[in-house]
Amino acid sequence: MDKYLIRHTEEDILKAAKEVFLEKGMEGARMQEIADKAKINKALLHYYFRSKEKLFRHIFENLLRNVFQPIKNSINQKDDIFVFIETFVDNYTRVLSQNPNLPNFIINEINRNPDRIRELIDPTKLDKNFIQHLIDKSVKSGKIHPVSAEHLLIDMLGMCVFPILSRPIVEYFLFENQSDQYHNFLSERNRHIVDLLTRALTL
Amino acid sequence: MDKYLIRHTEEDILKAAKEVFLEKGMEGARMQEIADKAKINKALLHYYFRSKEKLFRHIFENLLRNVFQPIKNSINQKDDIFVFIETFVDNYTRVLSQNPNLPNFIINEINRNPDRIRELIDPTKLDKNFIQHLIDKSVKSGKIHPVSAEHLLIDMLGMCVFPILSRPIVEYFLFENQSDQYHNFLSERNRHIVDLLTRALTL
DNA sequence: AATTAATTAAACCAATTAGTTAAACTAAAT
DNA sequence: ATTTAGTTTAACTAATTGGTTTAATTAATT
Repeated sequence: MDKYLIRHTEEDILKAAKEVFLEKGMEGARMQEIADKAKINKALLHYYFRSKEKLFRHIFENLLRNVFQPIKNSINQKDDIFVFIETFVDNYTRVLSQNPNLPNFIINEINRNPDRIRELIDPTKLDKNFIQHLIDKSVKSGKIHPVSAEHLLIDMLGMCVFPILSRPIVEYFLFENQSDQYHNFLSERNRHIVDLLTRALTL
Repeated sequence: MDKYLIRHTEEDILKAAKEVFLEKGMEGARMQEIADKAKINKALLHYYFRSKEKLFRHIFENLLRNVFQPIKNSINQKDDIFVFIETFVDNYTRVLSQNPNLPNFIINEINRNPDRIRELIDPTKLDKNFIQHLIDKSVKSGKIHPVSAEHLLIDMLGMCVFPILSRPIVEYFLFENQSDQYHNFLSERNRHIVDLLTRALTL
């Protein structure tokens, strides 16, 4: 008998809120939809998280870490620029394939309220100087063309993120809405990006 | 004496609506804000464009052309892959610098209502086969590495669009919110992208 | 001068939605 | 057995917003 049933209301709410916020953004999300998805009612939702704003911040701050952590992970303890690029691109494409709504969500919310970005200075501060040193070292030893760390970072991010961000457009214009073709394209993508950058950098 | 003053109410509305829709999107835009910006009142706004939806479609369809036209222009009448790349990247970075809100707007609206993309099939149908032929020709004559037209297109778009799309993030993490540094970075960008792709493709 | 079109002001309607409240109920803890 | 925390139902408030209406005003057309 289910005399003692285990509840996970708070988790259920967070899971539901994450899904709804990721899909609709802060303004598009509806508290009623979150409550429905968590299979509770609106009153209880407010009982746990007093306001939409408080719930949103909770979700948002957690998600932000997911975006910037893989970048940090790629930077630490790598001492070769090609290893760094491969690690970065692989980490990033993996994170993105698991959270395809994340980039659009982050971009929208930060555009809507750019100040919010300052809340996470330290936790994810990425050391672009470290990358620049990696580059400079390889340039000096005559292995690669010179390039600025900023451009290289944006190149990698742009090539990884863009096809996710613009999926409906890409799927429609490039693959006649055949999602299997789109997914196949995505699965080739990290290999393609790493190869492209390798050839572009190698002297 | 200003006995006969010239009115351009319709243009004023369209200009105001374009600005507001680009900045806030369909859902975020407020009819009152559009009316205020056009210096008329809400009643007159509805007198010209019966509903928000009708006004939005008017603006949206015009804007879409701005995004896809430069791609088409780059494709026509080019018979060298490097000329194509340079034209494409130059055209695109120019369009973007003039309309920095455009990519985010398009991506959001198409995600919100993917069916709308079908409204503009023919007008902007881009011939990826043409690009593939350009590539194949250069591959056969031993000038470049093989690459798929799809990957190359997304590479160019991603590298051009991403720094615009994620301006607040880039400006903050890479340039400590110094917009002059950000703009300087942007101005180097098309040169950088063309050089990178050229080196990556050249055998 | 008289008619028509463009414009304003202000009140209003209906729908949506975040958030509240109060009363009742149920499961868990003591 | 009683208290406490968790949960539901349902009605409600207040604010926002797209859209309408009506009457009055101003400009353009004839």
